[in-house]
Amino acid sequence: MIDEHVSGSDARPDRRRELVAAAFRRIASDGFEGLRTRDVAADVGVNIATLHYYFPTKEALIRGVIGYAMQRFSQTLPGEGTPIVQLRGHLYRLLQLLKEDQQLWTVLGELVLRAPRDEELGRIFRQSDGVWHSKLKGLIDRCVQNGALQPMLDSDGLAGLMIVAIKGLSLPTMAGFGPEVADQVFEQFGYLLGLPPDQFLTT
Amino acid sequence: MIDEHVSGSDARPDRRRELVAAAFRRIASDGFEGLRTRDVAADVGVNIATLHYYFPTKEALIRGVIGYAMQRFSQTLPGEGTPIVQLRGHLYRLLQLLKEDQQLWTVLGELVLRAPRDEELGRIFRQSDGVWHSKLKGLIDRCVQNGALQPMLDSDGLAGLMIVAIKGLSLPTMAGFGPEVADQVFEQFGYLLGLPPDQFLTT
Amino acid sequence: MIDEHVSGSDARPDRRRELVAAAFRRIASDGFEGLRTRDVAADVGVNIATLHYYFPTKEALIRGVIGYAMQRFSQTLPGEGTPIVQLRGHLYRLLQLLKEDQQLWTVLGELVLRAPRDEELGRIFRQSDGVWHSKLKGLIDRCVQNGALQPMLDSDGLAGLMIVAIKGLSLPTMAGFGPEVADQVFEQFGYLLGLPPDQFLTT
Amino acid sequence: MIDEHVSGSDARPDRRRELVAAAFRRIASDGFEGLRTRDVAADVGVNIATLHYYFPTKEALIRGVIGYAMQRFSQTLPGEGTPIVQLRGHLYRLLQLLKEDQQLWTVLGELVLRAPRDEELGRIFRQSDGVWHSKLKGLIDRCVQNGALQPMLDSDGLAGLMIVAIKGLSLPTMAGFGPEVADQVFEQFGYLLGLPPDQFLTT
DNA sequence: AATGAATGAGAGTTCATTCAT
DNA sequence: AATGAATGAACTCTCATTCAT
Repeated sequence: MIDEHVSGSDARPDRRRELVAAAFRRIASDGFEGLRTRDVAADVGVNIATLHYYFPTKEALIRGVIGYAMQRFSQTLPGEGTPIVQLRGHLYRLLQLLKEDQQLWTVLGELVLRAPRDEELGRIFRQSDGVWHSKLKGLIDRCVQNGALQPMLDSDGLAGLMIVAIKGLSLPTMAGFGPEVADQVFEQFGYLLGLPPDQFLTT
Repeated sequence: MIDEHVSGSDARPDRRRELVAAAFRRIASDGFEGLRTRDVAADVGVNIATLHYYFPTKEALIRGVIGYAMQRFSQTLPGEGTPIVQLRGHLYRLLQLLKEDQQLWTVLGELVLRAPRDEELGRIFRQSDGVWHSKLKGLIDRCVQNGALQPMLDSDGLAGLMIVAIKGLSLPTMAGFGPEVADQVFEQFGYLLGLPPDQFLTT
Repeated sequence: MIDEHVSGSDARPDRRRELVAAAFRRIASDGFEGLRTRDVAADVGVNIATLHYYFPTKEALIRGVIGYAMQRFSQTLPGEGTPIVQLRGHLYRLLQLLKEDQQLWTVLGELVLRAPRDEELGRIFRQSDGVWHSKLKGLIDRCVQNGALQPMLDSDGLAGLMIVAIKGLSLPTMAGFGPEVADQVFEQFGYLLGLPPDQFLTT
Repeated sequence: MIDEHVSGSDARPDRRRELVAAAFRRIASDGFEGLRTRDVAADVGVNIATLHYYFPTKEALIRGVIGYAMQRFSQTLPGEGTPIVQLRGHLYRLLQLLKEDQQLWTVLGELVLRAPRDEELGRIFRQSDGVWHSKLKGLIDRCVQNGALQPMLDSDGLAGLMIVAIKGLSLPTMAGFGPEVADQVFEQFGYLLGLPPDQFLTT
């Protein structure tokens, strides 16, 4: 029987995690421009000094948020199964995330804009985008060899377009663009891949 | 007695422009997060109080930058000519701007992320995206009626994808994504529109 | 007739000087340990931000105090006249300063203790002590050649002793040691130099 | 199961001593200005809360350091033997301490400067200086009565000068003043006492 | 005897803004 | 039209201290 903390309500599962989550939410709503350590601490209900107990500097807290956001994004990357199953699963998970977790995309947007001024962040994005692109291209190639997709596809250009379009979708305030734009765009991906809508992105 | 004021109106009507341009550059390099009125004033070579003479608040200065950026973007919108010429011209100008003026796209990115927190800016983007989308869709439709483009195109979805992809392209630090990614993506637009590369985006 | 500032009460001769003087007083009474920029600003009657307008950092303010203290000390160094007149004048001025301006000596004490941790300050003291020592020794030597002082004096050791004793005198809280200790010590200098009290340190 | 507690009383009776010694070292190197309880605890390798277990406040810890420093200084005070032997022994021990334990003198310097703001410390110094002065004067007087020293000495002034000079010697950063200055100054003491160098300060 | 976690009170510093000139 | 000087409010970060365990 595992008993981490005896008293139910006093349990503080992880202050670090709470603080990162609060900072994440603040960045999503106010941007880096409006990120204040005091607000983050207040959101968690602790003193500002407690925040500094866990994260010596604001920068360290931001690193925590970066790790959190990138890790959540990484979970959409292709997993197991045949190439076409992986590809569809990946796109499906992305579409879900895009529609359900606006916050994550907002934070990723903030991070992308920050990257040029943040050497380490730049490295992270370069690596992550590189992995994403080559996985996508590799999947398309294998699907073509497979016969699961039509030949004649420019897998390189297609992967680039898809990534770029998804990044664009993540940006807020498209002309009253609600979630339906995401559906439309993913439908276009289907056309480009030569997959009829009824075979595409249906669980 | 020295007369500093050469002409009545002081012959410096473009202080405002200079200040906006300097703020624009600062936002491009440091983001809103790093925008300091003192830096802007220093870049132009005037006192901070002088900046406030022209722009009573920092917000007012930012309004100036917004106007400047949106106007530059608007210049890429379709102009004169037959539908297919307008479409190709629009895309060509966008591609040029994308490759030549990274600063503008960075600032637009910052503005987009700011929009959810800035009612007015949100309105501006919603309107501007709406205009963009309907012009693009209208052009495609007319090209199809024209016979300049293949029928069977989902002009609505296509316009959406193009806008979204261009927005995505504007974000910095794609995995070592240099200007060639933009070319690749626009090439994919050609495929989607059914235009062979040699007819597309050649001046 | 010189008229620096027309309006009498509004005249602020020099905010920098006022701030340095206030910091000097605070160091004299509370030590570096108790130096607070807010207190300094309050003493002058200005906002804390005003202090930073003149001195970008606390360190810069401290530099100002160092310059002020060293300059006041330097004014006691030997000036004009025959060697014996210079020597007596120098010692006389030191004795006066020692008895009249306890603050200066306290601050000098704080500075001396700070020197090992402050490269620049260390340099300043090494130079200043070097100048002091060689001037003193030079004067004694010339007095001896002059016949104004007895031969057989170890001018080097004597100069060292005098400097060291004066530094010691500058430290606070000698056993109820009031100003009379300073008189006693300077009297001993007289004996060492072979000068009868009635010829020594009388204006 | 490992049993950390070897003996009942935990065999660590000198935690206090360790903490005081660490605080002493910190004051010697960084001054009171730079004394941080956390650093002291870390130097000893214990938690900050453990420090507060032994010393409820920072002030209490400082009291410990004061006691430690004053006690070490007291050990140089005159002990047993004929007056002239006591005098020479005292001065000899002082000279040794001056040359060997720079840390002690630095800490004493810090304490002296603190005395005006610390009632208790002021009392301690006043008493200690008083004892020192009267012992020194008493010894000189008895030596004179003894015939061990020349008559005609102003024992009061002489004792004052010696104390003051030793205090001055304890201050750091005399112009490249190394240990040799201490020798020079003590040699001057010999002249003042009428003791030829070969009889003075030789073990 | 010892600790990890938490905190209140402040420290130095920054910044948009104001105002007399 | 332009500025030097000044400020209030806020920010990140620090530190001695406390307390439950």
